[in-house]
Amino acid sequence: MSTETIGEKLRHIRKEKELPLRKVATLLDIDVAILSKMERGERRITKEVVLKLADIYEYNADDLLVSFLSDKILYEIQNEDLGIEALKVAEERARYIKRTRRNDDNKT
Amino acid sequence: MSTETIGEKLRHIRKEKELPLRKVATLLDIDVAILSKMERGERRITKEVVLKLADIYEYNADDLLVSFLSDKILYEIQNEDLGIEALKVAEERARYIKRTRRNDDNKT
DNA sequence: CTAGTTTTGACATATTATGTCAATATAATT
DNA sequence: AATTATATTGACATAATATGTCAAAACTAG
Repeated sequence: MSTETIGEKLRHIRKEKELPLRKVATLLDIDVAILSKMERGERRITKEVVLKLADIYEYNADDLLVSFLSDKILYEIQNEDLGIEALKVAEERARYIKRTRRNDDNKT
Repeated sequence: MSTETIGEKLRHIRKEKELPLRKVATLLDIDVAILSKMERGERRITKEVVLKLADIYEYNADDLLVSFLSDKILYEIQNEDLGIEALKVAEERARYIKRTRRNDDNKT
C-alpha cells in the first residue's frame, strides 16, 4: 500500500536509477538544494516537476500524480479528527462535480 | 447529499436564522466585507470562524467542519482527472496514519 | 585526505493572503 | 421617490508565505 509521500517515492525511484540529485536537478534546471528539499518534503513539489521527473525516470506519470495529489490532500486534513469523514464527503462531491461537468458539456 | 460549499451552507443557515451579515460580522469581530466574501467563496474561511459560527447559529460544529475540510480538499484537486483516485489513496493513507499514531501513543 | 554529493541555513525577491476602508449596488420601508 | 438598512466590490497597505540563489557545512565513497 502507498504509505510514502511523493518526495520519498521520488527519492526511491531516483536511487533505483542510480541518478545523483545533482544530475537530476540539472535536467530539471533547478537548484540541487531545492530538489533535495522537495524529496524530503521541505519544499512543495509542483505538478510540472512531477511530470518532468516521470519523464526522466521513465516512470508512470499517473501514479506519481496520484501520489502528488494525495500528498496535498493529506496536508489539508493533517491532524483533523474529522479528516476521513471529510475525505468521504469530498469524494461524493467530486463525483457530483464530475457528473455535472459532463452534463454541462452536453448543454453547449 | 452535501453539494454545497461551506460558504453556501453558512449563508443558508444564516438566512434561516434571519440574521443580517452585518450583525454576524459584529459578533465575529470581523469586517462585514470579509464575511460577505467568505460566504461567496472569495475569501478563505478559517477553522476558527467556522467554530464561532457553529456557536452563533447553534449548529452542529462537526457537520460544518466536515464541510469546511472537504472544501479545502476539493480545492486541491480542482479539475484533476485523477482527483477521485487521489482521494482514495489519501483515505488509505489517512487511515494508516491514524493507526500509526495510535500505536505511537502506546510506545510512550 | 580528496572529490563527489547532499544538506542546511541565510538572504533577497516574488507571490499570495489578510484587514481596512470607501464607493457602489441592492433591497426594504415609509 | 427618497430614505434607510444591508450587501457587494474594488483599491490599497501590510503581513505572511513561497521561491530562487548561494555558500558553508556535513556526509559518503574511493
